[in-house]
Amino acid sequence: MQEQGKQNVSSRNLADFLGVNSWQIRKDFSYFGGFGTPGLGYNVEKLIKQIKRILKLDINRKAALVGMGNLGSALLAYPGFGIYGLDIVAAFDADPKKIGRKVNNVTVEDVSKLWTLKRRNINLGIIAVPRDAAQQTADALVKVGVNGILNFSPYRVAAPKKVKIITIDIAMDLARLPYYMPTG
Amino acid sequence: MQEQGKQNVSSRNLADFLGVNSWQIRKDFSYFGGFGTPGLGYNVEKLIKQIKRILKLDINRKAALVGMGNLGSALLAYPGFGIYGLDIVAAFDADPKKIGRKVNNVTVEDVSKLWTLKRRNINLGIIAVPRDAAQQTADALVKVGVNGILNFSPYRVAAPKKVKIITIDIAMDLARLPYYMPTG
DNA sequence: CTATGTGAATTTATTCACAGCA
DNA sequence: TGCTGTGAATAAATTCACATAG
Repeated sequence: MQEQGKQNVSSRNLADFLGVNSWQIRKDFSYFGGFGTPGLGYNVEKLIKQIKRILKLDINRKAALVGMGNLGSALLAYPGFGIYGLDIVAAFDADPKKIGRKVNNVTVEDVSKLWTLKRRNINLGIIAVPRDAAQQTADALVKVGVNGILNFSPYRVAAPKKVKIITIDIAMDLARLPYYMPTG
Repeated sequence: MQEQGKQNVSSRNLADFLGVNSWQIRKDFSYFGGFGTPGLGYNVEKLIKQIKRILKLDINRKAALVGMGNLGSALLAYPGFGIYGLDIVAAFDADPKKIGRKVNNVTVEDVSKLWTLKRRNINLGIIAVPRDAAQQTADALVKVGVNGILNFSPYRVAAPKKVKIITIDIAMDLARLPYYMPTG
């Protein structure tokens, strides 16, 4: 809506867009303090700021990607991390053939250089390595002090409780579809 | 647990593994009929069958992938769709250089051949094309009769209500992490 | 007249506690 | 003794209805 130059948006607008009721929108927002204007709705720019604050996306974060296979390459080229305050600023791989390649202004480094993350102030890690290398990659990321790991490997990696892990199992996402489909 | 040869599993076991309480497990299962044995727990094989039935993953489904860029290639090579009864049996791209390539026993076809899906009984579509081509790909998939679309492009594609769409925004997944991280 | 914000009512989900089966 | 399944109790989320602000 901001891209479309809209100044204000009502709870009804948002509700229709998301497929929920308008009072759900208003009630949810109200838990974080009223940031709307009766008769007008919500100021789009202000609303975006508030939601970013609530979701803690108002400070920029640097992320390191490990694994430059197809998935890793796709992630590095993926547009749209920026609007969430996220920036993939480093990429690593174990394959010498891939090291030195430059994608999206990021040069692929040898995975043995992972220790440099600490001094580079990078505290988000993305795992895009094969299943067998997932746990050791997680261990290495934890060792250099990341606080959060996004795991794309189909393996449930373990880490200390202080490190938040989110695992994306692409197969499981696809598996959600049959539930809504006719039996045919 | 099946891989580990375990015969039975208790609600407590499952709860610990998932980080929830044992009574949540039991209550949830109970809504679909009791399939445990007091004193023993749940038979692993039977439990898997029941969950597959509940989630409608007990019939095999064929999926077609559109877009053989990095993400598409990663998806086609991704292991583990099988356990959910899903099989990517066709892949399409618009780039002549990619057509004819064979990955994971699937030969990449020209996207103009998408119309063949109907007679091939494929009713799941996966969109892994650039943002600008997402909607037209969705339209084409709907036209050939798919009932479900998994959309990996960072664009909210529209389709008739009878077609279920699940959009995976990888940036949004990564954006979930900062919430759990210290402000530092 | 339009649209927010919120108490109150309602519905839904979670937690507890324990009877009963293997 | 170990563990399920489930009514009852508790807690939480959703929905309603409307006073109130622009």
